[in-house]
Amino acid sequence: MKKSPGKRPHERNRREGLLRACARLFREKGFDGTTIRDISQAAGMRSGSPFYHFRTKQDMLVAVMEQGLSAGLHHLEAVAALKLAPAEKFRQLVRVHLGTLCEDGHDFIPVMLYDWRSLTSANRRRIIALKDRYDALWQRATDELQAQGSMPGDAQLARLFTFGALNWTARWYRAGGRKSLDEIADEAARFLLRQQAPARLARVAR
Amino acid sequence: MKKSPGKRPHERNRREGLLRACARLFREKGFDGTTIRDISQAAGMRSGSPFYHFRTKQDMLVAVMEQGLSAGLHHLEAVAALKLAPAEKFRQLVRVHLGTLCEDGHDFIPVMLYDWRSLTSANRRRIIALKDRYDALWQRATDELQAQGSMPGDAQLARLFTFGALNWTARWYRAGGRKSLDEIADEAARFLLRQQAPARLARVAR
DNA sequence: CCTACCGATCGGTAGG
DNA sequence: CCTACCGATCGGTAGG
Repeated sequence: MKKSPGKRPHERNRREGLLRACARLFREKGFDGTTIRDISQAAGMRSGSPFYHFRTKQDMLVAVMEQGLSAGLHHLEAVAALKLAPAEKFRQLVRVHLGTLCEDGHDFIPVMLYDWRSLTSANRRRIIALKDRYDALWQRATDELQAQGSMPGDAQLARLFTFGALNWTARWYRAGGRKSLDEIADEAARFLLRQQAPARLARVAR
Repeated sequence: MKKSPGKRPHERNRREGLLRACARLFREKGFDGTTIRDISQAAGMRSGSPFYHFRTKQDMLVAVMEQGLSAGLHHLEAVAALKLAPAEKFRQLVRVHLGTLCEDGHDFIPVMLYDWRSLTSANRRRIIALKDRYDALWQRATDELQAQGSMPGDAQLARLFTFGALNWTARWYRAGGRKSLDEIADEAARFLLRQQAPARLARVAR
């Protein structure tokens, strides 16, 4: 684990700002479509300066993905540890995940989703180690739902379909649109879950 | 509609081969990560020759997306026109869509999904016109399902979640894997649909 | 972190 | 469709 080494606080701040600029630009224009000069300008530096913080442009890409994944994982694991009914836990996982994809400034995970193919194969292996933990967490949540009959069919496919439905939001969600992120998270959970016979309860209630 | 103009058959063939090479390479390495020299070599030409068929590299990208969308639309509209129950029609639409995403040589639509941001805004408008028809077709299918209670919640969100679950397969599906594309299509339809009380029927049958 | 710079590569073109 | 080429831009570096 190459955390940023023992540097002065000022340098750490500068590095973080650089990384945010990378994340935003990579998401918007793609890794290959973003130049060092774009990044330098966005971070308020001259074109040679980013290389004081990162050895190569490829290193900036890995750093963005690693930071996004480990922050996301941290938040999700906090939710997963709560004592909640599976469906309620799922709902909260969905909300957190949508936050990491769509909330303002959260460009790190989308970069991972959309610029995966720009990683060298060595770096890909490094990121896969983190991604595996991400997948495993969701797989456990999915398995719990399946055990109580709230999700049908093959468990691994169910997780992949779920991921797809959620990750796709990064493509179409716009802040200030017809639905808030909270509403979208609720709808997504309802769409993905087989509710425990709510139709029958509703019928009885009338 | 700029179809390829009245050229000799040999030239049309050459152009088609070039487009297939573009689609495969753009999908694999991205538009910005693919060079004219990559494309030329894959098509068996020298580096200046693709420009005999296309004015710019950007034109190759639009042509790939346009061809993918209009071919996909053609297949989907054939299914949509069939007289079928909504759930069965949906199942078949899913299968066709997964084919355009995952079958061998079908790289055109994935390029549209993954290289959207490389389009100039003028070209984006051209492609959106086609994409709107694609979306409308799926929206009609979704609305029919919703009318009979097989899909819950907001109709537009239901379509977007469906698209996400399906489009994501282009990311993880590998030919020769644990499940065939037919099986995945069946599982996807089952996952996305609220079946008409199959659980109760199953219980009665025991 | 800036200045000044380099070699490589890129999309594209002229002329045949 | 090939040959030969060009101007621009790119990632990256040396030296301070």
